[in-house]
Amino acid sequence: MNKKGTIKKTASKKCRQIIDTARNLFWFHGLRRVSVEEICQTAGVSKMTFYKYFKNKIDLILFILNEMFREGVTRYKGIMAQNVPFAEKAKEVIRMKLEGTKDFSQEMLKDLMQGNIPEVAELMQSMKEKNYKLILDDMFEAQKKGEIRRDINLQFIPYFLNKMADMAGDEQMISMYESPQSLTAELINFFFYGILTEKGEDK
Amino acid sequence: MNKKGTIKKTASKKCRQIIDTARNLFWFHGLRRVSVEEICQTAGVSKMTFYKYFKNKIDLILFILNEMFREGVTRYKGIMAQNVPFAEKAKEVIRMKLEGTKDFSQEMLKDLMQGNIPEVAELMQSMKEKNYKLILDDMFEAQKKGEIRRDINLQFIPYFLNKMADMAGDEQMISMYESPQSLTAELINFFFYGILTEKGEDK
DNA sequence: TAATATAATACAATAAACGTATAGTTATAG
DNA sequence: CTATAACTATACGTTTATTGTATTATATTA
Repeated sequence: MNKKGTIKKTASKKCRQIIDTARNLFWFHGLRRVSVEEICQTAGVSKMTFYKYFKNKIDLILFILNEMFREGVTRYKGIMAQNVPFAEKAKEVIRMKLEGTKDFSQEMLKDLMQGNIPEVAELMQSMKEKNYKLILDDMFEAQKKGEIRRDINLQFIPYFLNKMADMAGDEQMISMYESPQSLTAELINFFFYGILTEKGEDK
Repeated sequence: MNKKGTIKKTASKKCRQIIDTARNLFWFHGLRRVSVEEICQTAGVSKMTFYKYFKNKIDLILFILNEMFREGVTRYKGIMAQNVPFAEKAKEVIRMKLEGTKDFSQEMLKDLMQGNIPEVAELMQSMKEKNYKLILDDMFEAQKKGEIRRDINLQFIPYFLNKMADMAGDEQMISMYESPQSLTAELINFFFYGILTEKGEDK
């Protein structure tokens, strides 16, 4: 342990195993249905090792979520740093957001959203806000450069991105399309061109 | 309750709700991860009502499995009673078997097979045997009529059908094909024609 | 109305999961 | 080699979840 009472969690092999195993189990079964013991057994790790690295299950969950969030931000920045037209970058970002949600099982989403675990709900909230600001800044730049309509309220964009992610995960919505990919495409096109044909480029 | 200490379980609406809800939950999360309380809550039914109709969770599971088995037999007999060429009926039966397995979640299969719950393991065993005999009889008839090679050991057929069902659920196998359907088709063709081109009809 | 089905709640009994203590076993760096 | 850290195994007390029942009350229905 260091001065702050935490441990460098990525240092050990076993710790990585715990994290990866848990990520998998949570992914498929959500948070509630997976116990610490199950994680340990599946990871082939003693319970003591678990509690060496994590205070408890929630601590582990928060760590995993933070990690995923960091990955997301990295990917986002990677895309935005590319030297390609704004519209292309934006498309990639949207695709990332939409398909990122699809990754989780329905169960995971439930456990994540329904404020059943306050710590998790808080973290999710703060992640959303940070994400929101990150995107807002980039949109501000893009608008200055004339890449986005002047008359649109910028705050609408990160807000709508989140809504889109919800839609991409909504069973009812998915069932209206022949594949999740075609729904993704629909949402992207809608985001850029609205519903009017004149503005559209493809088709 | 009747003389034997059981109840006609299909009589009541609520009971149906319990059964259907449980079937859904088990389907997605397997047996272990689903509790009686969760079933009741999801079904909108009081716990007392549950215990009126079922001794416990296992009792419910067994009932559901029996029901599914009965459905399977009915479907099987329905197919075999059709007045079409043997090969066609056989294809349909195989398709039914293969796609029936795919219905379950991986979790459900695990709980079903791994003899974690002895009663369930027993039931599964006895179902397999009954199924086995059922098919064997039909194959015997078919062989008498000259619809199946004389020199094949009939016992091999129901045995191999079960193996095929396993294969159709095997992740490794599935990943080798572009879709589960194409794997199904492959297995069916293999079953009828082996690997030699001369015997094959299509392609 | 009498009988039946169901709900709501509280409750004791049981089981599962949690988190810690202890002791012993690899690994590994000095 | 040895001291230290990483880890395992297991047992254990505690807490929480689940089970199954008892009781009382309320709709439904024959």
